[in-house]
Amino acid sequence: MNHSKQRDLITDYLMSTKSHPTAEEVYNEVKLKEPTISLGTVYRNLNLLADNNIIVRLHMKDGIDHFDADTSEHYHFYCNCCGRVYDLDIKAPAAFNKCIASKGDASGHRIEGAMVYFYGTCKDCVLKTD
Amino acid sequence: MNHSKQRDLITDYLMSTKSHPTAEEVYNEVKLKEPTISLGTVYRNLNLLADNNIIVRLHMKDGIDHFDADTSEHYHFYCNCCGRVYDLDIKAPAAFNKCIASKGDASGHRIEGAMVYFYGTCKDCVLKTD
DNA sequence: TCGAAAAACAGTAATAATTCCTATTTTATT
DNA sequence: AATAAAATAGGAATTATTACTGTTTTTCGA
Repeated sequence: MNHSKQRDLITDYLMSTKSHPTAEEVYNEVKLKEPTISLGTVYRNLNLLADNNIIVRLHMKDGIDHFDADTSEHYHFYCNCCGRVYDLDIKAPAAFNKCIASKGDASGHRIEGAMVYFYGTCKDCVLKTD
Repeated sequence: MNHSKQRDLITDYLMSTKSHPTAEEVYNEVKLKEPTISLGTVYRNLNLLADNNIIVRLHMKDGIDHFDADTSEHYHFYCNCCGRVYDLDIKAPAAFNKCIASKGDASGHRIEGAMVYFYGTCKDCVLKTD
């Protein structure tokens, strides 16, 4: 993987935010500093970074990919109302981690991991609707 | 919600299978019995049934919606290799259920539920690649 | 430092899942 | 049977993402 200004800008932006942006949002933000960057470049780099475990790709229920440069293990919360993604401080219950770690059950499939996220109405949207 | 032949066929097919089909797969299957059915009708009905909790919509990592007429609580397994979705017999650890049930943490968001699924390589694909 | 090969780029076209639209048909109701 | 509401078929439109192409950058050894 060669060095590139565009990839650096994308990585820098992702490291600077906790908003779990989509490709489109990354594109709009990075375009402020590098106006000629193309959306294709953003997608290619997000895929490259995710494939190399430098960033994490999140698949929430809106079907749009969100990205997170924080690769430490933590859970996410998806707001059904505004579509924003938040970090959660919920500690993974030991029993659940153990279950995933065992990586197997009677089904015969090779279980390699688990996807977990929470959903509901975020703090801001709760205030708006009440 | 009025009665309709097309919706019955869709529901019947979903109840008859454990394959967690996509809209396209439902369309292809139902078309055998009702050749004039349109893909739009399949999508509209799947959305209607899911909104009324008659079926469940699954969002796995392929980004394509899968549907399941089994609304009892159970976990799913997604095969990274072939994209098929399977039921799992893993029992939800009590601690994890409790965590979800508490529906809240210090974040201030209103947590309404959690999405959990497992992924890896399915029985069939493990055999193929070994 | 120069030059070739590999990698990355911008810009655009193509893909694919899903939704939207419209005129017609079906269903439920009085 | 008449009518209003719901549903349909078929196709157009939308949208996130990927693929393609010719050009520019980066790397790295001579």
